[in-house]
Amino acid sequence: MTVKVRFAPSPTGMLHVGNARTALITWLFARKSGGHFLLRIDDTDQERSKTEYELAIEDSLIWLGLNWDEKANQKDRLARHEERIEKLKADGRLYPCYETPEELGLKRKSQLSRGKPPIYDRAALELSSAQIAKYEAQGRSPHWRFKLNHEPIEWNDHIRGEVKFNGSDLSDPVVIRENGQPLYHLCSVIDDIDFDITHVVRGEDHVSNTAAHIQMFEALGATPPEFAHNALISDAEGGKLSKRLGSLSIKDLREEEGLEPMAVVSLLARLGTSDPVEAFATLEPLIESFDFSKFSRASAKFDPNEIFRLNAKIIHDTPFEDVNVRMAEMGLPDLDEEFWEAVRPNLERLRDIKDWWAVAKGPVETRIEDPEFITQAAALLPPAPWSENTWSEWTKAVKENTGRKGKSLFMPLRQALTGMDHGPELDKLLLLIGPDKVKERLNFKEAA
RNA sequence: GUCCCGUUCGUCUAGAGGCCUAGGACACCGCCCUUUCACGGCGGCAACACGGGUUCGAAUCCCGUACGGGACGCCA
Repeated sequence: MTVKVRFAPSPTGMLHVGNARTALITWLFARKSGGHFLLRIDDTDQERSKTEYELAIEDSLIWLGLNWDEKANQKDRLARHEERIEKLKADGRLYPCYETPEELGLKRKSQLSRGKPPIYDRAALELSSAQIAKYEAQGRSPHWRFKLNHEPIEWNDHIRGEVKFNGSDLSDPVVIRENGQPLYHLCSVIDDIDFDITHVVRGEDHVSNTAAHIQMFEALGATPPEFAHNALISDAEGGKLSKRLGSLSIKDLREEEGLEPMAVVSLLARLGTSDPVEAFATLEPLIESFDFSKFSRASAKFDPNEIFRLNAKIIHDTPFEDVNVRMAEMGLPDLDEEFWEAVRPNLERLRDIKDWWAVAKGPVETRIEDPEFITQAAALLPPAPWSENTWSEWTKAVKENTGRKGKSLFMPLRQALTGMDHGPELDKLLLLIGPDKVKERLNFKEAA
């Protein structure tokens, strides 16, 4: 049996880290098992779904390196959904209800205050034909619920193990709105059947939905697929992620933070697993090591700082040819391999290279705390042309003439040359700055 | 409120009754290397939520408590 999975985002917002993690897990499973990955846009909610979000989600997935073998939009499948709905109505698994949203809200409130679970009381099943006729005469259209069998529902979850529910613990889900629009639960199940989905991978927030869905699969004459529900991730305080890190969309990590996709992927793929979180340059090793059994059932804390750490590691291992084009895009077309090699170890984010470019090429606010020493040092600068040995020749001469060594020798020179007290190795940086700028920064006046 | 799930070093976790004076990774600290940073090498700190029980023996099994998460939409 060929594995076929789907990632089914609703285009009502940007892809954020939680969704992206589910997408990644689904994708890794597909690739590991040689399966098929379907991107299914769950856009049945016509009011909230927007094409711009759909495009943004696709953009984010592509950026992360998660390609899909097939794409489908639920809104294009309305006719098919209606067709299956007719069958369920004919079978008596769907029943019409006439409560207004307000009435339902009141019912829930009352149940809650009596210490009872807010499960639909199935009052609509008791409606006489006279009452129904009366509602219809008032111009009310029904919404429809799926009638759950009150029996045990069990499945063996790839992450959670044996999961058991009782149909009576669940509310009959509304599957068709008053306006006739079919809702998520049924559409999702119908599509999973029609697209031959073998494994449904999704977040833990769908666990109780799955119980209802299993009965829908059966009601539609299909064998339910297998399920894997990944634990949600929480923020550093263990709180709800969406609230505190709601702004943490993949788009922001890319555009606002300037992070590398593999830094994000490296964290999301391993967080909450028994494999160590490491910086990976490609998805291959993550595919290779993927296994549902490595995922914990407990929710893991997501710390954005981890991504920055991974990002730095990834940058430090990135060869020039992989960033060459991006340098031009960043407005640094003249930046060459020599510069990249010298500065790379000091970068946390790629965009930081702009700062070092400015240090090497631009005007710099130098820091000279001991002008006398700097003047002495400047006078000892070796004549051009300079080589990679110039730095050590120069500092050796300065050391002999001034008696300074160690930090008191090097730090003032670094500060005078770069205005910073940390940075790339000075033997390389000296050459990148070049004799003219070096002299200028050291306030060196050529003897007439 | 009801149902479901979870709780092992700061973090992610290993652990399915004796192999655990609880292992690894990351972070942190120290030393070495490097005349900065980073990398690398070596070493160190550091945890079984709490209370009962079962057992010769419990991180592991049972019960309870606490805390956390999820679900309970004419959203997905």
